[in-house]
Amino acid sequence: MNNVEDNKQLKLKSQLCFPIYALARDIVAAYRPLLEALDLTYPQYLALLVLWEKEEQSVSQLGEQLDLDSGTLTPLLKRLEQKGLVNRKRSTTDERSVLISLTEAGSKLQFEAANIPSKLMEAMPVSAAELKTLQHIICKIRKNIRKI
Amino acid sequence: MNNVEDNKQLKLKSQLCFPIYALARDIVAAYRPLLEALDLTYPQYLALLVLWEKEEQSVSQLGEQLDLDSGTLTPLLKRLEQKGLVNRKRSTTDERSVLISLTEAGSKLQFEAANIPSKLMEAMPVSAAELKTLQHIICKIRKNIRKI
DNA sequence: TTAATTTAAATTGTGCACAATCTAATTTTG
DNA sequence: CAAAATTAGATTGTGCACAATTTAAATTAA
Repeated sequence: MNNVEDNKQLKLKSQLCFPIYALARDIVAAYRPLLEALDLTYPQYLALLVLWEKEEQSVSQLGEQLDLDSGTLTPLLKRLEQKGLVNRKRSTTDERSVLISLTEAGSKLQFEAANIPSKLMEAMPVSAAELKTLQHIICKIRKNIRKI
Repeated sequence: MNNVEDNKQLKLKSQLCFPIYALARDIVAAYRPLLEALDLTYPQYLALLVLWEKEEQSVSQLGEQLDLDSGTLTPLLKRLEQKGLVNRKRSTTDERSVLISLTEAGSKLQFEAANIPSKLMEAMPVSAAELKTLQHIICKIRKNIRKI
């Protein structure tokens, strides 16, 4: 007779989601030594990536690209401001929004970050084809994951 | 002439790691409504998964399987203790280690959790074959990701 | 044009993650 | 054996994530 204790689906090893959750932490850990040299955390680095593409954006524009809300971004951006990497000022045309812009230092930091992506990829032990497959499947899940 | 601003590798869209990081958050978000019914967070659910397989384990044994250290597990397990789902007691044979065991309530909770894996899989919009591929690539990365 | 609604950030509170440090128990070594 | 080294867990401090609420500004509707 099967009972719930034999439910294979409730075993950690048979979970798909645990490896994804653990991999995300592994990746942040792989970035850490590279980013420490720039005194950045991984989420801070992501915010800068977005700003290096377009150097002035509102908090909500950043949030849209990073899938993060103001509860996460406001303190993160204040820390980047403390480090002198970004400026925060209210928009004059819409006083509700706060515009984040790169400082000179924040802009220049991208030269130091230039080699991070390739260094990180060296640490990722998979072929280009596998990476592409991985990317494709993840995008598909992210696009369609059902909001329960 | 290329300059660093044209460095495609420094664009968010060309990052492999961002989707993984974002997917991990999407997955936790997908679990949330299912776990809220059991008054559990996703990491707490993972800890219980491990305990449902073997109902008494040391903190370090849990940490090994979940890839988490005592800094994360100690408070998490105290919260599970508060909810009456686990007991914590020092081992008599080695006073350094703390044994975590399921209470009656903690053990019974697995009946309520029995349908979570299948419900979650319904929310994951990918074929079984793609899941298998995903699992394979992720395991490979996790096994070999280089400690820089 | 005022009242109601919506929107953008900020704030508050909870719960991870994880580095670094500390304490106490155990094991290893000289 | 005693001193040194190792191990297990707890603690401290920082930084996300995110739900829920608040405040103020802007938009819409009556």
